Amino acid sequence: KKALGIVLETEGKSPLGLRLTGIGLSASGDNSYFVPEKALRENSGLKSAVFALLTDRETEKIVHDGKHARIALAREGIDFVCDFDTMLAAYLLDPSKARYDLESLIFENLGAELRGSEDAGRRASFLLPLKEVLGEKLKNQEMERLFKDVEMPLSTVLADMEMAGIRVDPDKLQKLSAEFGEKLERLTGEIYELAGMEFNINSPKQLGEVLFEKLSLPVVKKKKSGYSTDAEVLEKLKGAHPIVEKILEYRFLMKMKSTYADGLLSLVDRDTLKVYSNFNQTITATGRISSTEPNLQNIPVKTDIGKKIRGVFVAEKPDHVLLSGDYSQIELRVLAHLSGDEKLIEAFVKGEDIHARTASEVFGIPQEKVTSQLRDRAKAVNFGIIYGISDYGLAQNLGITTGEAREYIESYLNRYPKVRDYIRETINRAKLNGYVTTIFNRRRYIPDINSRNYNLRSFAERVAMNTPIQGSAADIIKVAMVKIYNHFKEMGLKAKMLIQVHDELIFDVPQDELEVVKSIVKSDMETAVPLKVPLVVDFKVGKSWEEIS
DNA sequence: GCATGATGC
DNA sequence: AGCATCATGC
Repeated sequence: KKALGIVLETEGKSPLGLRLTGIGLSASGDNSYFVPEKALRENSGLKSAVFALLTDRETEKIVHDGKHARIALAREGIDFVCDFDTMLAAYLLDPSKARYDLESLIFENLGAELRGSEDAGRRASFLLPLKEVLGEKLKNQEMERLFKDVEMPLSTVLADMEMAGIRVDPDKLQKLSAEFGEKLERLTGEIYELAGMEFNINSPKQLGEVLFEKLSLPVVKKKKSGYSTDAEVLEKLKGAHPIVEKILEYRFLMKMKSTYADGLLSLVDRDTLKVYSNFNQTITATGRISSTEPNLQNIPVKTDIGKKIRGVFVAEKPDHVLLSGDYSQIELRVLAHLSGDEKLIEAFVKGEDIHARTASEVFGIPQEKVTSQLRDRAKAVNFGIIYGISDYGLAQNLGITTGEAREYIESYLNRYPKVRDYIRETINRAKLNGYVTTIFNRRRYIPDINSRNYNLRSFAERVAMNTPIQGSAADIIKVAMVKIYNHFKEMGLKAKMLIQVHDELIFDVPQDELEVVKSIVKSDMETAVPLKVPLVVDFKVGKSWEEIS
């Protein structure tokens, strides 16, 4: 198979404004070429020859950032799928790097320094040797399957999600913005009145001076640069002065208005009435996907007012609906699988309420006698285990002493002994190898794991515990996404994957496809990766994201 | 550019 | 307490 390095020159914003301005090409044992967009436009023979090459199945296409290339070429009517993405390869080899630009990879792996002025043809000429180096490393580190079967095909899925976009109702957003604005104006006046002065409520510095100097409220927590005024502090001060509740409400509404109502409005495309998020595949150290402009992975859900924001995200057409499928307790199930703990596995096999079961174990009472307060505490312990438990963190979270927290943790680890073994082995492996791995052999280096600095080392140990769990959950949903995408394509369905929120997938589905789509999504998500416990997926259907939350 | 504080899983 | 992004102030 003949290999071809491809570097696209583009301008504009992805995906709607993205425009191809030129193509750099380089084949093995051949010169490299740069084809300006003008030449493609004016020479139809050249254009069809180049475009034929880009879709030739007998050519191994090597690209840096294939998702971007797929989006840029989609505008030209080309269904572009590359065979080797050097950006994704570099990410798997070290997911903690800040950047994965081609120039740095060429310098680090080939020792060549590119000048800024060099054209796309010259850059393309480095892709083949770079692919050889990165491909060899992936093979040596047993990440070939993760690369070829998961990350490479996933970039195509993410490209299509980005191009699909999500329909929003701008009028509804505008009304929410106005509603939040009016409430904020009212609150601002009330806060000035209660403070006895006007100040910038958005400035933590000025707010700290008002609360802790002018009003003499007790200082609960300090920051490097002064008083802390975060929600945790304000919650504790609630009874001390009526201004505190007003400030909490102000902060909440300000967040809703600036980030969600106004922030989202500024990103709505006026022609399509959609937002086009960027789903980034090379940002997180654990293997999760991230989302920006807008971030669709932190849209509010906990409060009623927050949920109204979700109400502006709607199905694309009148005869379409939104479908969500979310994994139930995926991270705890991954922990059950990785640790092999019989009691944890049994709880999931029997379909028990996992937090109630944990409460029953940790506090030594029958499950029927678990109060909601004890269940909440057990839930915090479960989260703590996933985050890499520390007595300090659990104590902080539950408002108990570190001694009590230590007792909870000990009790948990005594009841789930293989979890204790698993944690110990994982940290030991990290100390020995310098990295930890996921179910699919995704790797994360943990340089501080042998540090003599207690804080650095402890943090590294928590990272070592959390990464295999969070990262394996990321592996699983990524596999499911690729499977679902392929099944939709094979069956010629119009349904489209729109959003991924770590343990949840959201689809736009024509009404008449709903049942078949639901059954595909269910089986692909639940059987994505066989674990020692069942994977359970819950579904919701509605006209807006609010209705399926 | 960094710190703070909000949101999500 | 693990992983993120965004708005704001300074």
